[in-house]
Amino acid sequence: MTGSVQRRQAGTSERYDVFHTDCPARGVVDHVTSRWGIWVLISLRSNDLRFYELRDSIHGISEKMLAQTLRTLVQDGLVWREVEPTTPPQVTYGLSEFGREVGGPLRELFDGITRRLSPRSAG
Amino acid sequence: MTGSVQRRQAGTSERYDVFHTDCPARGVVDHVTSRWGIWVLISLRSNDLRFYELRDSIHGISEKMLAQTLRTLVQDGLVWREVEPTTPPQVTYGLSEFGREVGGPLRELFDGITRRLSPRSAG
DNA sequence: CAGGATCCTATCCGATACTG
DNA sequence: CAGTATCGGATAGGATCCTG
Repeated sequence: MTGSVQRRQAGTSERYDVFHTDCPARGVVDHVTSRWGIWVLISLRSNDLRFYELRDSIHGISEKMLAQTLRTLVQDGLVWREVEPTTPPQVTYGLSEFGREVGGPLRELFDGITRRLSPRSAG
Repeated sequence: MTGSVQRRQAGTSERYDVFHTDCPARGVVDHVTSRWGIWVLISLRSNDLRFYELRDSIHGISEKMLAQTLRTLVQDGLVWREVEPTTPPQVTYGLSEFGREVGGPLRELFDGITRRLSPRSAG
């Protein structure tokens, strides 16, 4: 978090990427690729969902982690949150444009891996 | 890891994705999106790299985590490993076709986030 | 150079209990 | 329904030392 030294020797042709070390994207990438973040984002790609729908959709997630993950993603501007002040309360989550932009690659990633792991069950 | 119950009620139109719960892709996705996995894969996209080059490229990674991450990615078939039996030994890593297939979305993901976080420094 | 083995700590995360 | 607060076990991961 503190090291800001980039090994960029101006003039030397950089043989490998150096820009992904302490750039601000690091934090967001960590959130997006967190244990549950990726599944939340993928789940919300199809349609907006309420809290319990997300919980049921993402098998194995605890309420705590879902809430925590959602909070982070909302803070990062990837997910919006809409509260309906009814009784009982009703909270819906959905992807912002940024979230949709990020969800695409995530989906590709997941599909690519799934396709590779079960090439026969493609039907 | 153990829960194999899918909430797939045949006949009910599934309102949200249910397939990403205990499918085999889960493990690989976890490895790919692990704290260091994503950076290893992105780094190797430009060119094959040796151990110490990867370590220098991915600022902040420890040798332990680099070795561990590489081992996992090799096991998953995303990265190949080539040992040159010289003195001192020389080990090179690179992306398999599967790795390249996965690295694309990862790169898009990273680029999208970077672009969004610094829209002015696009030049 | 490219790791393996060990130790130790920070954090992740699930379980539980409680709130509006 | 949609969370928050707290506790405690599991694990990720850094530091250090050692090897071929």
